[in-house]
Amino acid sequence: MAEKYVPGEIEPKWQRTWAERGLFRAPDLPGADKFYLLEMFPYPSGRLHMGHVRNYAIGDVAARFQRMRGKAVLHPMGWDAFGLPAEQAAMERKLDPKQWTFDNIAEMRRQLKLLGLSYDWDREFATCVPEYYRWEQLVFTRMLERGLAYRRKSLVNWSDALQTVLANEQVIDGRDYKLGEPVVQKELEQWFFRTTAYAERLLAGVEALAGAWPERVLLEQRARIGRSEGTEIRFPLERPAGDAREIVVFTTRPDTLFGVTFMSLAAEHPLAFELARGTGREAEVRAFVEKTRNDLRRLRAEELTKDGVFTGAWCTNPATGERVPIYIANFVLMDYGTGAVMAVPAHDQRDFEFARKFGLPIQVVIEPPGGTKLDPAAMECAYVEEGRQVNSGPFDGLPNTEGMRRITAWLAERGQGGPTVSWRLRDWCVSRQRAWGCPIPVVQCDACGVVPVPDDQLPVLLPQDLAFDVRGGNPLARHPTFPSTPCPKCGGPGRRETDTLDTFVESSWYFLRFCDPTWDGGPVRHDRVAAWMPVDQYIGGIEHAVGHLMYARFYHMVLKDLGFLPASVPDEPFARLLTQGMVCKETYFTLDENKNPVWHYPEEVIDGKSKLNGAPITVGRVEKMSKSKRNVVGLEAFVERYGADTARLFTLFAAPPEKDLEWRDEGVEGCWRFLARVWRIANEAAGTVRAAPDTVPPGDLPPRWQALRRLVHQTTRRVTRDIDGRFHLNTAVSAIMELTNAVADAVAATPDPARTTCAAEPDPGPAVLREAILTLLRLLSPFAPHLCDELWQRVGQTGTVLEAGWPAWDEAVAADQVVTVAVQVLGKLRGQIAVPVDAAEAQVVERAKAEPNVARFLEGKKLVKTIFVPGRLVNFVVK
RNA sequence: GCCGGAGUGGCGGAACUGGCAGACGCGCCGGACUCAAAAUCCGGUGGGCCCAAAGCCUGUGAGGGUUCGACUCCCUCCUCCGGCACCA
Repeated sequence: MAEKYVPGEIEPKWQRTWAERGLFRAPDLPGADKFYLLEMFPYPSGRLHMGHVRNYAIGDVAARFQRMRGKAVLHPMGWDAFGLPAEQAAMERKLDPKQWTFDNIAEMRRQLKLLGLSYDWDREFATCVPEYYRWEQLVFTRMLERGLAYRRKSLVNWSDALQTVLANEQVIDGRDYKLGEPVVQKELEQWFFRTTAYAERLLAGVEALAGAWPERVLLEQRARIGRSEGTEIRFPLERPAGDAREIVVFTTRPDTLFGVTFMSLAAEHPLAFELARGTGREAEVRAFVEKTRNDLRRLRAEELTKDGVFTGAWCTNPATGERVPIYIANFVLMDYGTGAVMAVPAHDQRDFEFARKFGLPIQVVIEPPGGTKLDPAAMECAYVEEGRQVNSGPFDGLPNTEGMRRITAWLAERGQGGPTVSWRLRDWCVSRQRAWGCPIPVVQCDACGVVPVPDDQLPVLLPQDLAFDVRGGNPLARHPTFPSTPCPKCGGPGRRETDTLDTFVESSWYFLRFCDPTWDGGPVRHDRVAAWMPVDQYIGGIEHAVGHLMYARFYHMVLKDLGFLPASVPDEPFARLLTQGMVCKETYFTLDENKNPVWHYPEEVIDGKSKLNGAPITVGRVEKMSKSKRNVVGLEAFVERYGADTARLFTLFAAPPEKDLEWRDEGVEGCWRFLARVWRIANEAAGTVRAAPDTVPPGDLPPRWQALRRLVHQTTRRVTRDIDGRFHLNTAVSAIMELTNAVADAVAATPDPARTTCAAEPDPGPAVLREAILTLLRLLSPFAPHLCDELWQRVGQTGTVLEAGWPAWDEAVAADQVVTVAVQVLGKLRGQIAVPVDAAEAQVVERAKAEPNVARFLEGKKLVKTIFVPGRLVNFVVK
């Protein structure tokens, strides 16, 4: 009896061996056969969860696979180490954020190493070290010079509880993502990156990535960029407001220009107060603007009814010359288009509602097809469909689609507007009022204004002695010495910027830094980056579909334009993207007196009752693993019990990578059993494999062995194709399981050579079995590398499976000789026949007709047509 | 509201480009081994008709269509999931 499969014994041993032999070290300068595989690097929270395991297991299969195929693979790991949790820990538990972060990194690294992932650990770095963030500061100053970074007052999501500005995605229902405290709109001086300047290029990139990135991500990015073709129209003001003599609007419906009955401006529109001046309506306008600005963002979209106020000012419709009253309206957004909208109540639902509320006229200019007349007084909603122009002067009678073009051209001719493109994309606000981040390298000087910190004074180091004990505010701003510094230009007193950069900036270029993480001649080393970029395969969570993936694409383009990257690097940093699904698990709960769920760990459920309070347990939904839902599976306990190979295999087998995965203990058991089975089979066959010749004898094999050999080659082909590019890892595992089943049968039927007395004639069996088992170990090794290396050694091979390389298949061996052809009559299956793969059509049809059950259905019928699909089926169409 | 995606056995999921639906795994049922259990091994397993077998019928969310043939293509509808959401 062979010894038991004990992963706890073999896994550490092989991890040590791999490390000693430096198997995962990437070359500095690879050739053309390079493969850069990257998983999104983690925030060092201190705990590795199953979502990480899944992400990295998927990546590791690809990395090992490519390596075995002879590619030079770069597979690095690092830490997205700046961010709020460190600061939170500092405040709540009086810890040093740096210490806290590095302790977490040490812990997570230790856990990661339990999994046997093929990282080049020599390239590891954390983004919170000055050797990294100093380059971000340098780049910032260059962006400032080019106008790609700028400062302006802006309305931001301000969390009083967190004392910082939040990104829109960090605000959920008007509350912050972290504590759930209210978020308010506040006007602050903020730093921005000019992403809008790259809108066109970012969109072009999205189109170019079709097929290489998940369609869903591209869709979301396209929506975020929001390119919209329309018309710009200038409405002259009756009386100038300050310097302004006109109001410019953007519209996608220029065809409705003759139906404009009022004008709507956003509350934040710069002319809002100016227009009201001297009209006697100042107070009313001011009150409305204040109220609207202070409304929560959430309320603006969902719960607000149309509201507004007349400014007292008028402009002129450039098409009709009619007077148009100017309103401030709560539904007009300042950061889209021009912040001013020409209102056509007859043909826009929002304008319609507004007009009804304020008793403004409704002028129909598009009539529905079929000659029905629209009566403004009787309309219940705006008519937004296509139709014919009416009341539109020279354009009457035209289809409105034609009207759009003609009116736009007409305006352009008269200098009153013209075609334009509007974008939804906004500039990226990169300011954070936090201390644990990359300091923004500028100094404010009363005399010189905003002055970038000169290169020779970089980096601006984060002070080591930040005081986090006082809740609220930015510790950097409160630091005794940090904020005060001489102006680099005039030497006079200056104030150092105390905002830090959004942590999305660090994650926007870390993949470049991995190409040479210790380079001190600039952010990246040109020749290394030229050799490794782009990332051939990027893998991470769908939650970064727009945020990180948009920022990184933008920043990469900026670095290229600023000359920090060689020109040969393509615009797009990530050639292929895989977004993996979440790891979920069943939940259990009871209800408390307020009918709120009380979540239970599985071990707190006994016979359907709660161990805590005896109440009956409800089996809840399958939800993303989270501590709060108590449906997490601890990594370390798991590895201790089943080993890393089972953890890896299960996360890869239970679902396709891009779909959500439901964690089931029975499924885990199944994977464990499979690996234990491979262990037994290989151990049992070890003697045979060691003794067998290393090539299969030429010539015909007995059918049983030929079948096994064919399956070996077919499986190699299947697994290769499943992994390569397609990432059908679950079906790759299925194929390996099938091969294992066949090998198990063969092993059972093969006597141990040690106990066999000299055979009468040479038996090809051992050689075929040897090929089968060695191939099986090679195919399985990216999924369960420890087990395979151990068995590789036990069956008499030297070195590691990784070094042995990926198996090739022989198409001739893989080719089926005999195929089963389905025989149908009128599309219904009536029989199956086995025929040689190259059998002629006539022959196959003959055999098919002769099949008794088929003949039964053909009898007495007239054969109308015979469909023949070689190697697949014959279908008789009868009457 | 708009834009996507997905609905296949008891469960997770397979099925190339329109060609034998349900691979592989889990679960379940039966058997072997065992004093017994665990582990392991062997067999069965969409539903129905039939004593049984052979065979037949039926079956991929619902309804229709195209086709010799549809999980796959087209139309209508239902459900679930995701994204955007006053974008002028």
